[in-house]
Amino acid sequence: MDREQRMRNICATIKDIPRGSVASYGQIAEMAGIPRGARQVGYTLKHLPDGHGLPWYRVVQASGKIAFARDSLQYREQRARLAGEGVRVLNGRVDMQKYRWAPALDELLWKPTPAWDDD
DNA sequence: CATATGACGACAA
DNA sequence: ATTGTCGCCATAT
Repeated sequence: MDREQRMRNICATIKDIPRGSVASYGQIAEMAGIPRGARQVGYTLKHLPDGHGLPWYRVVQASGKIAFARDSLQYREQRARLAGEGVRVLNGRVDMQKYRWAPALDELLWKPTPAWDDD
């Protein structure tokens, strides 16, 4: 898998994070088919061209902590954007138990597929 | 080829 | 809860 492919997968995955939820760098990496690629996700996000339109602010550390320094502009913007869609950020972190993106669960709740009912 | 760098993560004190 | 260490891995120098 080359650089281009990785970047596309990462972006595609981030683009799918639903409003009101967040995902960790490692989670995105894994979902994008890049185990242990958390740092690659961070690298990709950092070097995205302006106007990419990706919901970058829905990506936080596995602990729920926002990756930017508390005094940075980026931190403030991320917090504001998350708050804007109902994601509570307390002391620089979101409650992962509550907001972590669980794709499989989303499907079950919003678009039940009989695929897993039996076999 | 050798080192340094990170929007990371898991774990031990 | 915090902090430090170490592992990880694509890029940059």
